[in-house]
Amino acid sequence: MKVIKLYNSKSLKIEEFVPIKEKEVTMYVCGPTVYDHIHIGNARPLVVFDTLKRLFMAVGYDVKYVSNYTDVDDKIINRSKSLNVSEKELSEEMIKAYEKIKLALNVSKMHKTPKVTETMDDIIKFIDELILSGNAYVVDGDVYFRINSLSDYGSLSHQNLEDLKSGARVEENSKKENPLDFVLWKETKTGVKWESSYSFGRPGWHSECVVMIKKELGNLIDIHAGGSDLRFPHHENERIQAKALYGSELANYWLHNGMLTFGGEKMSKSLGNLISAKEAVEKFGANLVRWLLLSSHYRDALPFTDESIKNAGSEILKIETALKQANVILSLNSFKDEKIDEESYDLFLNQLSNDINTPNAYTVIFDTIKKLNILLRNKEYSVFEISKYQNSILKMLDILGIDFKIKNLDNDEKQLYLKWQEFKQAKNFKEADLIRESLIQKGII
RNA sequence: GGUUCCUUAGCCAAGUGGUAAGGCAAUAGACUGCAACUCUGUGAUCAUCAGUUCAAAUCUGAUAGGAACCUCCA
Repeated sequence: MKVIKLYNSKSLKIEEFVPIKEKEVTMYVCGPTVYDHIHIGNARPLVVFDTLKRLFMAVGYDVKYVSNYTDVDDKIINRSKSLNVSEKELSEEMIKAYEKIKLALNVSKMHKTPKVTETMDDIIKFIDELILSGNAYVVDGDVYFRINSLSDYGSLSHQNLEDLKSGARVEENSKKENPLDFVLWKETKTGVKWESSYSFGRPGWHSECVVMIKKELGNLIDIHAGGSDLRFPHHENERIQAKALYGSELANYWLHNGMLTFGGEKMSKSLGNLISAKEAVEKFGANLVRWLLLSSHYRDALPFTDESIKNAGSEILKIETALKQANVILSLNSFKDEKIDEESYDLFLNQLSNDINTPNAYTVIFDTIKKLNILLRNKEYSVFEISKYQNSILKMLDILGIDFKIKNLDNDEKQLYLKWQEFKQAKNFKEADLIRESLIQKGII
């Protein structure tokens, strides 16, 4: 099986991926807190890690990909209040919207998408165990994790406790033993709450992911991924809870994608400099959005600008044009063959296998497109060769999740195309141009 | 202040020790009934300075600028 290398945020090195179980990958990506529509930056991990999943599958792995919905949170409570709807109504609506975006962006079906509200029993049980084992403590109905109970808190985000302390905000009258201790359970007066032995309340957001991972995939998974802004405290806190209870790591590989920038800054809800994913997909098309999101290395910041959108649009058009032209020729010749150009496809896989190097993978696609274009211009073309390259390109695009939905021409369409050629030959350009317009409208050329 | 990381042609972006991939835009040309498409040609010594080395964009140090995180955020 092809070796896949991934940059591990924990070791800060590129490592060869070795699965826990042969030929299987378990991966978990932190999902959205469903209090509002996601913006285009939120779509980056969705697209990047879906592409990784597709790569794993292409080289022969069975992938179990899980992503959660955080449907219990202060932000949900606050927003539902201001909108005068119930928390459930709001979160359900946002989940629906998110599912739509996933579909639109051609994100492949996930193994499981658990919700916090449906995992509450396990979360409470999990917190109970942390208390029993001395890793957490109860104060006035709240539960905190005791970070001092383990020695390597901070090892995922590479920070030492002293530095963190100096950066931590000094909380007056804190109930915590240590300002860096984090909340596992919070007593609440407003909003949905659950009964536990400590109080009526809600869980903190760092526990839910660990519990859902355990429930859906097991104590230890291969890959845990998410945005780089989740590295600390969220992933650090997830890891330490697992370590406290299982005595082992939570994940073997930690992957973090870079932020989408807008005017030089991270696109975020708090800064208000955002474009919703829905708007972007509607305006630019899913293929363009996906292509753009994969156009730079996933760990780097990616500028989202008018120019980068235009750039991606030109590139997408170039690819689509070549595929359409190939499709016309193959359809007219009724040629159908599954063979691909192994050389380019293998090169492509090699690039992606090197820590998801999509920019280099793009280069392979452009190279193959050029070869195809040269074939298409040749009057003595070989349908076999054209088909080979077309298949190869389609297969590469499929791993990137790009789908042009190009269909073979039916008989009417073939006739129309041939008529266009006839009129051109007869120098009847008026008729020819009319047909050309219609062919363009049908998306044939 | 701390941690992690970034700075390559107008723009996007690879390359991590042997003398700068690719794409977009621009421009010149070929093709073409016209347009589009396509193909060919044309551009950077890699933020700055110093060091290590036979050799550095690539390693080391410093400087400048920028980002994420340390507080809810993909």
